[in-house]
Amino acid sequence: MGVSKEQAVLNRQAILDSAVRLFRERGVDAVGLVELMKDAGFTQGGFYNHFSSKQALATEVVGAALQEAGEQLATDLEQPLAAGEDALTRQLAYYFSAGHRDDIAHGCPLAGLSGDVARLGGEAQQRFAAGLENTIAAFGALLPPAPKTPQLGERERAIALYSQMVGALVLSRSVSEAAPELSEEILRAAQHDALATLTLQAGRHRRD
Amino acid sequence: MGVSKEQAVLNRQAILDSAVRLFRERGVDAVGLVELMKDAGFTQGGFYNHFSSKQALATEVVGAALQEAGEQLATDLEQPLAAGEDALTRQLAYYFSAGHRDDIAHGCPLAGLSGDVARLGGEAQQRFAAGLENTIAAFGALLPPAPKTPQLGERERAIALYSQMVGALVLSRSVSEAAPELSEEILRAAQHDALATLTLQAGRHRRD
DNA sequence: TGTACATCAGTGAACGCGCGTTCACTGATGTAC
DNA sequence: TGTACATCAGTGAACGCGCGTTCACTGATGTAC
Repeated sequence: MGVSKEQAVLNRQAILDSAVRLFRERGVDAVGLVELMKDAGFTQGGFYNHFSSKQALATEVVGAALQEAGEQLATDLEQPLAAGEDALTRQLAYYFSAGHRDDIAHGCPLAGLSGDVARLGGEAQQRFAAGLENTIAAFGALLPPAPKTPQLGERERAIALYSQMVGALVLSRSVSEAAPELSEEILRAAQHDALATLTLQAGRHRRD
Repeated sequence: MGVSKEQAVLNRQAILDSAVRLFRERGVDAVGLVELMKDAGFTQGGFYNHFSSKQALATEVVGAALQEAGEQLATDLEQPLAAGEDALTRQLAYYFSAGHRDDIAHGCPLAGLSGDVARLGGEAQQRFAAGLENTIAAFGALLPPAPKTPQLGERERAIALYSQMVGALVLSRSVSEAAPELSEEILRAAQHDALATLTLQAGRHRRD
């Protein structure tokens, strides 16, 4: 069963990738190491050749998920815009889509991991906070000017907008099975309101 | 160990009360029945005299927590307002307070239970959705007119506002230990932005 | 009203189970000569 | 380059543990006569 050093590195990454997906989708507690290792293509015992404990893996998962999401956002922003489209509007359309709501495993890790992070240790919280800072900065740079609300800083507006996004996604997911219409309505209302607020803050006339 | 029928009803309620507090605070999975029953003042075996399973209890907990929160809100709204204070502003001040953030056990159950509800069964989700509907309606009734955003209905604005509140609370809690300053900043930014948006939608001049 | 018996909430030990973790073992990889 | 040996990722059984749940038992409550 010997394996080259390069392969071992790849195998470690495969375990981490599986964990990023499964932990985000179902929560750290709901995924056992047997299932995790099987998902990655191994048996359970090998886990400890790569990670010192499940908690240590969870901490790495938080960091990896947020870094991945940050890179994804950066890539998205490099995509050319259609005529009349702006980058922030496109981001909001994706974030508030039913597809994003239903694909927890690949969706916003701030929403997917927030529950576990509050219970994980300080290290995971620190990585989560660092990722949140990056996200706030990235969204702040996308915000249009807001001459009508000079009392709000760009960072403040970015935090408020992102809070609204995360809250709508979390609530929408909480009722997606039992109340699909309400679930959709939450996404549409938050998106509609966010766009209206941006327009209002900019002092432009609404375009809808 | 015989117990009167009235006492048995009280004991059942004591178990439910403990569960409402503990499940909201730490999550359903993180609280075992031994701990739960001990918290309520009993030993583990008696649990099944009152509930058919832990899952059935969790479903009841969701309903009880949301009903309790709805009653709390109604009581709050009956309190007399100070001069210049309005009911919505006071609700926001409480919701975005550090005290509310740190008291998960007695705080907003929509924020505290959202993670578990997504994984619990359809019954729990239905009760959660019903409580969310009530909350949306209650907040909608508190909203001031918004002549500047006629494209947004009252219900839509209430959903968007509540999403922002829940999101800010969830994110604030996620980093409260590792990044207390960021945690505070999230609450302040969301509150500040929410008040500014209400003012802007109303077409009034800002008063700060 | 008093007595005998059924009821059932509460006790606490026990059950099976899946969890995170450990361990002896395997065998290809990597290294020393 | 070839040979002998050390390394260590991967295997899969096993460990102790706490979980949700079951069970025989207790004894005050509630009921029938």
